[in-house]
Amino acid sequence: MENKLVLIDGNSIVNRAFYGVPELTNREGLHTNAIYGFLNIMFKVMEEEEPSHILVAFDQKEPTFRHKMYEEYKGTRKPMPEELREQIPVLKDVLQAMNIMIFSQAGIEADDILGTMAKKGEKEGYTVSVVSGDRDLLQLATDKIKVRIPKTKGGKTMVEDYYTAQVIEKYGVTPSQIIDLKGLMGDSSDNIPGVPGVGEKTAVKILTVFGTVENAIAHVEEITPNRAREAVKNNISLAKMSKTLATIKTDCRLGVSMEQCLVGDMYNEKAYHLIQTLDIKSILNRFSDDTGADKKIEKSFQTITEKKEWDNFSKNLKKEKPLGIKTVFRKKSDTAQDGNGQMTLFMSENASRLLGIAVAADKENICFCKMGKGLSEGDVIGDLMKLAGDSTPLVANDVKAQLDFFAELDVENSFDTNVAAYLINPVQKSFAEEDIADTYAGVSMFSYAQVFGKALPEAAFAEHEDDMIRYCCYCALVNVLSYPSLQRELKKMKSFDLFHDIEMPLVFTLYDMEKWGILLQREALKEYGQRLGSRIAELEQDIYERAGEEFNINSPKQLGTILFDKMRMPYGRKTKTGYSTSAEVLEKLRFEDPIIEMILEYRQLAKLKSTYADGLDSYIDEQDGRIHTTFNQNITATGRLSSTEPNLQNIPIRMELGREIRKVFVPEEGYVFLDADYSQIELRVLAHMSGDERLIEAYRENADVHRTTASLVFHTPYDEVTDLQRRNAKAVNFGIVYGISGFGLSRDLNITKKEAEKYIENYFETYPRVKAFMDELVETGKNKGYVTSMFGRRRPIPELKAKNFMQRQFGERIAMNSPIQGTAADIIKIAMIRVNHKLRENHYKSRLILQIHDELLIETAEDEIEAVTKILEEEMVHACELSVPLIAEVKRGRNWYEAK
DNA sequence: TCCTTCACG
DNA sequence: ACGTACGTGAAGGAA
Repeated sequence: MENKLVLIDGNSIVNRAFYGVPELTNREGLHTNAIYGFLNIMFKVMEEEEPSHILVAFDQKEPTFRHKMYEEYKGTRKPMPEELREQIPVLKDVLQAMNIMIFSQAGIEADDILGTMAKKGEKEGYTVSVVSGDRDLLQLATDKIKVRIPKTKGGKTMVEDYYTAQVIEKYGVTPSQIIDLKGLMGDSSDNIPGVPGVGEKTAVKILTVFGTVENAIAHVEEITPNRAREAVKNNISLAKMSKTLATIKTDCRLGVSMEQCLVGDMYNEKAYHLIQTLDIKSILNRFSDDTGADKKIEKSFQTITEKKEWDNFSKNLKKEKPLGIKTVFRKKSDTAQDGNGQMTLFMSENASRLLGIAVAADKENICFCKMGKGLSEGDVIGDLMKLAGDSTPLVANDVKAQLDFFAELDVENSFDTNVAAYLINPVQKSFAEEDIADTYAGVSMFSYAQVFGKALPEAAFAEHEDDMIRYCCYCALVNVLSYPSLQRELKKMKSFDLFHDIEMPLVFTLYDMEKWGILLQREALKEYGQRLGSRIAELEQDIYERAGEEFNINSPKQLGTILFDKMRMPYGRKTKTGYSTSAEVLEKLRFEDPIIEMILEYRQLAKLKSTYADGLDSYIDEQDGRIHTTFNQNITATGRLSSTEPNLQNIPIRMELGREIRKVFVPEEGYVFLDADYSQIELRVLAHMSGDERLIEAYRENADVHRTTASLVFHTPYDEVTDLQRRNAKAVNFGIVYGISGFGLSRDLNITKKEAEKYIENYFETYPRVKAFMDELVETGKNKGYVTSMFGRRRPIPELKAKNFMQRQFGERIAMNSPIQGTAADIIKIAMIRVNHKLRENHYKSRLILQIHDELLIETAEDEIEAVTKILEEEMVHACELSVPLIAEVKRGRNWYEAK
């Protein structure tokens, strides 16, 4: 058998993988994207090469000669992000378990190990492949040594191969001249400076004439373009150093033999179990023998365009089995960009239109129904709804997005894989089919962006119909296959009730809320914007006058230059990119110059105009004059909702001028707003969860808790508490909920850290069970790796295991805050569902339209005010029985300003 | 795309 | 000695 040696540049490939693969974590919160990417590349190479020998080289930690040179040149190197660092030992464990030789040696860089081994292999008659993301390695290429550079193009790994000829073809220089090339042009990704002003073109030209850097320097006067000659002349030592930096050694004495690199048993028990903990099924699948399954799956995809075909397909679907679905549709009067960046308007049909739907029962029965002359929405959806039932749901990713077509879906006949995956690990970024395929369905599928980029589904469908159909079939399959494992996992972690009783019903509540939207007085909004606009223009002129020049006030950089360099105001240091010009810094400069006041006002108004006045206007629906926000159920780590396009959860209220904008949010004719607010829900949750008698007592007596706290913490009779004391106590209460730190509190209250720490100490003496509760949370967080809310909502906290002190401390604050914030989020979700149900089942005209974390806004028919007020109070107060009363305050108004 | 700033709970 | 209060989203500038 031929001897074949594969050499892998461990650090470089792992880096590529980390930055090329989107965030991925296992259920314990360990990041796995770099491991995943690395293994994928390695497997691909191994399948192609079938090597007899393999070695993965890593750098040792100690800086080597070249690193030292570099550090002298440019200071310190960028530290490796923690998310990557934590993956490296795990990856090494996996490789070790697979009997793959890992090698590193003190004082020798990975590059040099690769270089030395490559030459050694070549000499001994091996066919050699060097795998690296680093083009420096191209210098090693010969006719026997192939340098392979993997490219993660949108998730698919392509490998570029270089022998001598390919290097010459691509770079115009021989492999041995690569070091001269880098010496002249440098390499920013590798932090090699090169000669300033010399790029690739010039460098190649010089090398074609002179061959090497040394020769070019020896004949420096003969270098032809004048600019290049001067550049080289002035940077001779830099060029030499750069070349040294780029040169890979091929003659190191290494403590590793060829025999040690022999490929052994990779697919063994030990490796299997290790990889199991990574929650990456597609890799795990390599260990069980069904490789090539994907091709088998794809054979079963069939496209259906006729009713008859559908009848044929659907008659085989069993009522006893769940079905995975995936829809592709065109949104109503949506806009999209065409290839030229022009906006094209898909003209208004009033409803969204279904273009197609994929249905999957299992790996053998998958179809895509293409809507058209032969097949109508009603045909397919009607049949599917007949098949959907309690233990045989329709399984979709993002059920809320299906409800325009599947109006009859409800809690009992649907399952949302997106929401389920979010509950299992809320810290993940995305929960689409492609994100859960590996872990929960055991299917590996390509990502949407990989094939269609940023194109809207309807555009992708029009242009790449076959690919889109394939994609949808995969999604439907992933949905139906992940259903049992998601359900099992939710039950195992005791979050199934939360899923079934709160999150799934909430899907339908949120859909209703989004559908209703909120009405805006467009004219009034416009006037408000104009009012801001003219004042902004005035301020602009005043600011330019004071500054003595015109500049972009919105640019923190330019503003910083004006204030701190030109006007010499005292040192506002901060931030990594320059001076901080935040309001907090500016406040302190208030008395330095009147310009500060102007800037602060300008900032405030500019924000109001761009984000709110102009920003909101662009979201008003032409058809109904209302804004339909999106409530996201899978974003926050704590269980709160978020609101986007636009965000209606951060409409101004704290400052009067901003607050004014709420006057343009109005109920429709014949309706009023009822706005209900939980009073201090998080502190009440804390009282309940901690079981602290004093805190509970305070709430039971309906006391002013901030005052009570002040009285106890500052040893002052309740009635003699000063305003300042109360304000401080309030800040402490807030701090406790956030996971208190002396520093944070001191900054908030403008007191010393010492004093702040004293406050906290007093607080914990006053409420000892709160202290015990917090300690407990951190402890369980450390032991279990996660904390939970009262309703079983889980938040993993890998930060608690971090080596970095600050990150660990952050983890502790998260451990203290998340159960409280999460429980409060659970409670208001329950209230929302119940309020919405009551309103619907009794056919009220009133409707729930907004949630702002501890507040619900209802557009209430005038003749229903009393009834709805009662429902709101009732459902909010009794959403959950705590050992302290929950209080909801309901207010009424003709606009949102009045109702608060 | 990342960073800063600032709007909310 | 470090450098932090918890949770979000949008706009604008810089790169």
